[in-house]
Amino acid sequence: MTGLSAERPSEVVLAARVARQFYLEGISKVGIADRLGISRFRVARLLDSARETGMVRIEIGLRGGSLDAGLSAELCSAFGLRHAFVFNFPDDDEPALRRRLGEGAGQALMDIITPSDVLGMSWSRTLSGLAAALTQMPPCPIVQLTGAVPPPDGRDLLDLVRGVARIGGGPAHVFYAPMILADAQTAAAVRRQADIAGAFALVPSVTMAVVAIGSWAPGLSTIYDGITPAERDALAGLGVCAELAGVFIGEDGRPVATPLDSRMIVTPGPALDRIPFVLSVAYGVSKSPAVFAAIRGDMVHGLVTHASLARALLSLADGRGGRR
Amino acid sequence: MTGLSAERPSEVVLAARVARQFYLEGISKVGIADRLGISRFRVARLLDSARETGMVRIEIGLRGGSLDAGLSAELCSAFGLRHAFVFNFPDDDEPALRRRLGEGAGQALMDIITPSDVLGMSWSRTLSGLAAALTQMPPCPIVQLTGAVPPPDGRDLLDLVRGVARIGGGPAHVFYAPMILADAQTAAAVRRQADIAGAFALVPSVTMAVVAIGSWAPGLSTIYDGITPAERDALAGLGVCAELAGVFIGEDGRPVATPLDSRMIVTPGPALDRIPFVLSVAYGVSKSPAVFAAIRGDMVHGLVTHASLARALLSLADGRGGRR
DNA sequence: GAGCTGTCCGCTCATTTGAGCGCATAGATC
DNA sequence: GATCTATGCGCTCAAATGAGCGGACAGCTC
Repeated sequence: MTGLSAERPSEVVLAARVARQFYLEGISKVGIADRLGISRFRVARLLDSARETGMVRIEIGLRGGSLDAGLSAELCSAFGLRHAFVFNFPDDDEPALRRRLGEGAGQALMDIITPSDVLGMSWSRTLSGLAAALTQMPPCPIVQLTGAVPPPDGRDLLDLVRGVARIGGGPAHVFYAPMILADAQTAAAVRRQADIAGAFALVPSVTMAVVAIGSWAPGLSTIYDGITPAERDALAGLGVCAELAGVFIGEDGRPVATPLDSRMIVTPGPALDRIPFVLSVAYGVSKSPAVFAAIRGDMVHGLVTHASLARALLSLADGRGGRR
Repeated sequence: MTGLSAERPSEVVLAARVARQFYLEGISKVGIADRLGISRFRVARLLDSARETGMVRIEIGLRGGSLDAGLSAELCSAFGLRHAFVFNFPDDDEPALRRRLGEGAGQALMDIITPSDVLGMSWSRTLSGLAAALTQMPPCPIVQLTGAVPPPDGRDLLDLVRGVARIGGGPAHVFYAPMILADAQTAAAVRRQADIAGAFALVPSVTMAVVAIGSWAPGLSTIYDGITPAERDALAGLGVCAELAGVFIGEDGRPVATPLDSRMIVTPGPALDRIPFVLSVAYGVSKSPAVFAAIRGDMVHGLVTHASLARALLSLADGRGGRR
């Protein structure tokens, strides 16, 4: 299309008049055509030109509050996520970022959960603050998805599960077991415990899970930081790239079986994969490959994060062929 | 309408997704509804909310070049003008502003004139540079509308009329007479001259005129500056507020008969009023009341000006009840 | 529980809109 | 001058859209 040239100032002005009336005053093209004495087709073509030449600028922007709706929407489109929540939190203060993201995840959870859901919970430092932000919840059953990891501040996974359940008034299915045991036999024995078996029996009915995404690198994963260097390297050698709810995944985002699995009390990868909606939480630009993998492998369907990680993900997707 | 609350982050993000797809990607509401699995009505309501809450910002902006299409369009709407051309020229250098506005008027004239038009011309310092900017014109007849005023640089109305006619190749109807004569008898005698009577006989067939708007104040009108203080005051006492092509108008924009009229060689006010399209040129914020009057009285149907006068006019219209 | 109120949702129908077509005019090429 | 191409314009028909309606449901009051 030829568009508006500087040679025809009256055409340019006419386009601006049409655009004002159409976009700003909300008049229909037929109405504009009648007022200006031109055909509705000309109105439509002028509007096209005005948009093409950049005379009309349309921006989908942030709104009050910390939620960046535009970035969130971009994430959804770029990765096919069902939900994304990108918050404008500064990166510099990590504990504060964790706390606020935990609250954000709580907001998101309250918003998207329905009374018919069965909620699975896992733990991370970010998620431990989630319950505090909840103000209303339907009385869904809450299922503990993994064994516990000793938290620095004493607020462990059982507290989280119970805290969430308390708000809604639904049943909490918790059990006492560590996430990693010394050997496979012990782990197998632990799994036979009634409360653990009971909780795990509920996993297939879980419709929504909340998980944190860890990256297989120092300081970016509770598990990585909690095992021996030899174990770390062994898993890295198997292609482990990230971890969520104790499930290891590779660069392609698919679960990777590891020697550690038999010693762990976690929802197995395939079972996690079958949960209809997994809401993930992650922060830090350095985790972008891990999050990218989890999304690519369809392990997670929702993401709560902050702006800089969101942008890092989008540039990864651009470079490596996201689904845009 | 309730709109999007911060309590429903997923709703906000959904609205942003819908807005992105609708405005940025150009997908139809039905298409968006299908993709997102919601009804097209919900899509429409989300878009309404997004616009209402300011999440979607639509701006009709300037484009390359000096023409401010947005302001031009606003002037058209606010005053019911058929054409407006607002240029982004700085106010500080008056001779440069005059020159550029003259060129702008030339651009505008080239753009809006048609081969079937008959063009009437009057003179002002701004208009004297108009012909230089013309690159193409239809061969319209050009009619001199008023007697001449001695210009500082020697480029008078006859030069202008002939210059414009030369570009298009149409006939130039000029005559030799000053704009103001010493007494009514002389003026009447002059009007009987064949060339003058001939030109004036063409006035009823003129379809488009180009005029400058002068304000009835020192330095803002060629005529004001060229008569005696007593005459100035007499006209001011009659309510003269502005002047265009030698026609005096009052605050209401209607022609005012004055004792000077009988001594002047100009197209009479009623005749000027009957010209279907009068393109006016004006600059300087101090002229805004004069321009406002001319527009209000329907004496002019188009305006070439610069941004600050345009803004002054708009604020006048706001304050005094424009036709917005 | 009955009744009330406000909100959200999707339907119908009339209007608006877009895609594609053919006509008319302007300018280029021979 | 004849022909050809490009461009702008408005038409038709099918699809998209908006206004307004009534039903479903949640929260309240009595």
